[in-house]
Amino acid sequence: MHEERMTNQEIASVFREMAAYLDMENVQFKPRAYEKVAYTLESLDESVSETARIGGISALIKIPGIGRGIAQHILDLVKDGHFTEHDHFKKAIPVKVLDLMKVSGLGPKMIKVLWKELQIRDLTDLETAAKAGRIRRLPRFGEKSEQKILKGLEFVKKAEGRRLLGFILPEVRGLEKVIAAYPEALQVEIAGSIRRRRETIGDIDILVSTSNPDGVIDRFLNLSLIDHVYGKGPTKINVRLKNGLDADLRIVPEESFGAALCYFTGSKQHNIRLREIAVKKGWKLNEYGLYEGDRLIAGRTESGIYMALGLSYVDPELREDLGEIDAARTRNLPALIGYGDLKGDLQIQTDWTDGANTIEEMADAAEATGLEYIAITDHTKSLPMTGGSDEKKLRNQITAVQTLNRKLKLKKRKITILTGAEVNIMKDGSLDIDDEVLAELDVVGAAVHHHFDLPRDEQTQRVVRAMENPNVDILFHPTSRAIHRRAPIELDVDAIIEAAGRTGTILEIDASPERLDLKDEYIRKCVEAGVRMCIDSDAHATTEFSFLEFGIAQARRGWATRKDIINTLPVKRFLASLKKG
DNA sequence: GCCGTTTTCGGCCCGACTGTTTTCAGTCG
Repeated sequence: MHEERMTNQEIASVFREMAAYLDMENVQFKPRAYEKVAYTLESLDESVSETARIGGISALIKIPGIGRGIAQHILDLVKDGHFTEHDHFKKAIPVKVLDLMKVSGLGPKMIKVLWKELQIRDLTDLETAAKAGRIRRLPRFGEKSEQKILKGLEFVKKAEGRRLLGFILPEVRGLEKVIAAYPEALQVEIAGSIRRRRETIGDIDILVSTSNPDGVIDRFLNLSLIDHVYGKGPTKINVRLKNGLDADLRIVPEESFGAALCYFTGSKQHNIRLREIAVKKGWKLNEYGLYEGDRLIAGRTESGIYMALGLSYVDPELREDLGEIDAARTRNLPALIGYGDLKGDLQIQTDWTDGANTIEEMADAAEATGLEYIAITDHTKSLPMTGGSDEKKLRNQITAVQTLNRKLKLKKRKITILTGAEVNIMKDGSLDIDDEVLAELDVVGAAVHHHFDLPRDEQTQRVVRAMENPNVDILFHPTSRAIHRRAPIELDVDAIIEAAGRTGTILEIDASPERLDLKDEYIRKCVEAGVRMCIDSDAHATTEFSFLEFGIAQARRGWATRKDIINTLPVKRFLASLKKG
């Protein structure tokens, strides 16, 4: 057995490289099969190495896009770290093709020419050749291609990768407002992965309908936040913004807005499925509409297109080709939890520990965002850097909350403050606060904040033990991941979900933009298992209740309905449904 | 290489834009 378990990303990279090699060799169709598998693996959270190790070929071919051929490659990768066909290509084409493809405008075919003619094998070779003016002399290359490559190299060097949705969305909404204010703009929508509310986004897709494309284009190109224009035509502009993000502006006539929105929202795999359905009916679907020959069947609205294809409308958050097409065909799509459906927020820190605001300030802010109740869940004593509470401090806080609740009631305010804590799960699964005090709190959340690197079995047993404590209502940010910063702890999530169902423990969807924990895939497993979840802001300041939106988005991506999320209940019914209620 | 209530063989989504060309291949989404 190969010692280092390969991650899904690593395996996906190997298959992306296979696709590129095959493209370089002009092989038909196979590259698309490898690309599709790579895409699937990149957004799959279960470890495909584990799946291979435990279930073998029969388990692997259950994953869409994986057949016997690729399943065998995965088995070889997991066992030996490589497989024959890939080794063959690596030897025959000793080029860092994935690196070179990061340069905008370079694909397998052009890379092949660069390698054959100029022996370019990596980004350094490419830069040297471009600066020496050697690329412009190649067939079908020219001075402009060379300049484009140099510009592309510059961007590769300062590429920052995908950004967190929660940090970029406010800025994007600002841009949307600016464009919507153009007198020529009829409809404006941000599409792409932002509209699907993926946790990270790679670029900004903006769709505009207008009867005056030139007017919109002129105004857009004059925006001061544009750094560089990659390309522009009468209906499409690609730019790099000064904040380092790429943006695509697409312009369509009003009667095509729905078709264009659908096309531009993606995901790519979802769109391909829609087009296949159209083809089977003898029709054609593109960004201008759904056509039978030249006759337009639908195009003005997205719902019109889905309806014509015999499907229910699919919410953007579900458009990942993860079963939503079949569910739409058989009218089995869930009625997703709505963005205004939360009545409570069950994880909030205050200035009693590492929060920025007082309990009362947090209560005011929560009420202003439309919430009816909040739980104050400051950290506990084994996190001394946060000033975590001990038993005595917690009892003082209970008294303070009771006093504040009385005061708010006299003022006829609607908000209710619940007492609580975010207690630490110790290495052995015990908690750092006495059960006697925990029993006095309304809402107890337990969380892993240290010993992140325990082996999977030990980590799982540790967390399950905490969940078995009758005072623990919620498991906060269950996998303790921090996107781009810290990997999730090794956890048997199926075992955690089973334990949640057995013990009545609620699993949290922490809405903080860099946590989003549980993530969509696990949320969907909870929904299928009938395990209840809650969505919390994890706010450390009054401004952070806005995070709730991203938790709801993640829940929607996990197919959750209102009944799956316990803090959509009014406060009394919420309390009654807790373990001790 | 994958996939299948029209198929286990024969298909495989669709169009805009660029750069280099005189009609299109390559790239991108």
